[in-house]
Amino acid sequence: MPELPEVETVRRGFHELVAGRQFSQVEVYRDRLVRTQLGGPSEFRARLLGQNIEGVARRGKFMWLALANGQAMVVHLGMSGQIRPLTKEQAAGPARRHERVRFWFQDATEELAGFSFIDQRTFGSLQVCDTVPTSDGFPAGWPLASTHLPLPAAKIARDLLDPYLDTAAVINNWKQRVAPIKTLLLAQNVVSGFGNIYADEALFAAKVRGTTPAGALSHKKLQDILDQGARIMTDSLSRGGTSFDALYVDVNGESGTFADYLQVYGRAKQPCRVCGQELKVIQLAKRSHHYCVSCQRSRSLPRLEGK
DNA sequence: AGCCCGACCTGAAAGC
DNA sequence: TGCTTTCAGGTCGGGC
Repeated sequence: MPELPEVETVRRGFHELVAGRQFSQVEVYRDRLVRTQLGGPSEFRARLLGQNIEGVARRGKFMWLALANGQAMVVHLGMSGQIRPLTKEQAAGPARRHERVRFWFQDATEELAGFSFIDQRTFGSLQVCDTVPTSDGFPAGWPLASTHLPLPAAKIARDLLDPYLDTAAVINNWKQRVAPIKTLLLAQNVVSGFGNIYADEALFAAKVRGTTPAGALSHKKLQDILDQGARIMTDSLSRGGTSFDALYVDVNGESGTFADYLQVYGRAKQPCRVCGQELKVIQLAKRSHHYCVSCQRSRSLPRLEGK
């Protein structure tokens, strides 16, 4: 499932594919994929035709194509979104299974004539929109220098691989929250990029059970969760991310190999690699939470002061 | 505002 | 065997 390392893997290939090119044609095969577009599919198409692409930026799990006119095409992979290049022959053929949107380049060659957005479960989305300045004045997304970000990404916090992430502010926010720490890791508005896999892995590495109220954890513990999360995501990125099946692949159709290194996610009933205890899975915030009963101790609720 | 929960969607896998 | 139910996931919008 595309979380930060998977999205960044895709972004790198996507950037190589589109930087410096121009859209000559766009076709939406499934309207649902542009459901967030003001004006619908026709507006989506109209705002892209003839536009030059400067590059691809990313914040958390959101990517966007920076267009030369200052607008941006936001791309979210959802659960099963993929970006795949098209040869001239493929670009002239009919839509493939699960192909939802197709894009053609002005300067088409035999080997590269455009690309497709493929998405089995259609949780992904595409949208062309205006951009707004970042609230902190720093670059909006990795790795472009522009300090303007697309409107839908404005509510998304910086991620753990973003050099401008204010980790002290993240911890201060968490210290004042009573929600389970895992719920806060999955929300994207304080720190972004975590999905169910890396949230569980970071919590295991920091020896924190996901049900623990964030405010009950020490400053040091919260810092450790961020440190472990950054380390794990960096590791995963170096291996092309986590693939369980053909739903997550990079722009070349290659799977990542980090699934082999997961400590808890998807390992319920198997032995903990640290202590040998049988790993457990519970429902938390309507998501599965995998953890080790003995390595990740249960913690008491915080004592609320006064009032 | 913080927090929780249902809806969205598809296909694989499990249940009957 | 074949039909039905369950499950997985990220984000959004609604309710309290």
